[in-house]
Amino acid sequence: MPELPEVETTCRGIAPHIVKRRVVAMIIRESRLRWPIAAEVEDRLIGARFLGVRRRAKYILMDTDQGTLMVHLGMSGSLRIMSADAPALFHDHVDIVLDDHHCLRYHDPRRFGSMHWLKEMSHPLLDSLGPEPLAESFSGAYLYERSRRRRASVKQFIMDGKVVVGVGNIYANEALFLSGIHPKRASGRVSVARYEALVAAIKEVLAKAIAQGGTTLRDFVGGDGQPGYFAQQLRVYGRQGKPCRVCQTTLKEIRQGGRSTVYCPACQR
DNA sequence: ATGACAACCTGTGGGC
DNA sequence: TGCCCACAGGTTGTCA
Repeated sequence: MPELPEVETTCRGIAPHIVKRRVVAMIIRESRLRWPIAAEVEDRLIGARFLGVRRRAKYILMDTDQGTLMVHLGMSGSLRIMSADAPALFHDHVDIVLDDHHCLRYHDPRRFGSMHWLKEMSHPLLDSLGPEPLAESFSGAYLYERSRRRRASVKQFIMDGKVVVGVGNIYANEALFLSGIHPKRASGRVSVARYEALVAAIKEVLAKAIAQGGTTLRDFVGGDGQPGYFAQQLRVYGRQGKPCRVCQTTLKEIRQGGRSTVYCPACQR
C-alpha cells in the first residue's frame, strides 16, 4: 500500500514513540519476507537505543546507538505502535519490544517488505537510488537531461527508482494528470518546460498527500493506526470510466509495465 | 545501458 | 452462492 507519503507518515507516526526507547526483545513470528530476516538484525537490535527515524526513498531508517535498522513496507506492510501485550493477529510477523511495555509491530500479508541491519550508511539497496523527489536537486532540468534518447514512456521513466525515488503508481498517475502530460509519451520527447511542470506536480502531490497522512485505499494505517485522507483528492487513480474533474471527458485506463494507468485523453497530451 | 517481463506472496473483487 | 482469474500501493533479477 505504501508509497512515499505513506512511508513518511509512518516515520512521523512512530518516531515520537521509539526515540530514546531501548529494545528489550524482538519477536520474529515469520522471518520469510522478501529476503529472510538475518540473525544479525535481532542480535544487534536487542539492547540498542533508538536515536531517530529517517526515510530514504521508501526505506524507513531507524538509527540506534548500535547501527541502523532499515525497513521496507513492500506492497502491503505497515508498522504500528501497540501495547506489548496486544495479541498478535494473522500476518503480524515481527514485534520490536520496547522498554516501556509497548512494541513496534510489523504487519505484512504479502511479505514483499524487508528488514536489514546497516552498519555503515551504505547498503547495496540504497547505492543506486535516484534523488529524493522533494529535494531541491530534483528539477525539470534534471529529468530532461536524464531522459534524452530514452524511449521508455514518461510514466515508466518517473517510476524508475534510479531516476527519482518515491514516485509510485498512484502519484505517477496523479502528477501526469496535473501536468497535462500523456502517460505514454516517450520520455525522450518531453520538453524541459513540460518536465518543469511535471516536477512541480510531483512535489505538490507528494507534499499534499503527506499533509493528509497519506492515501488509504484499502487498509493503510500510519504509525498510530490512523488512515490517510488523501484518497478523496485523487484526480485520476482508480477513477477509470468516470468523468474528468476538469473537462468531464471519460477517464481511460491502460496498462503500462503491468501497472494500471488512468488518464484523461483530452487533458493529457 | 535500456527495456521488457517474470518473480516474490496473499487477499479481494468482478465476472460467469 | 461459489469458483476462478486478474489484479493490488514495490522492487529486484534475468534475459534480450
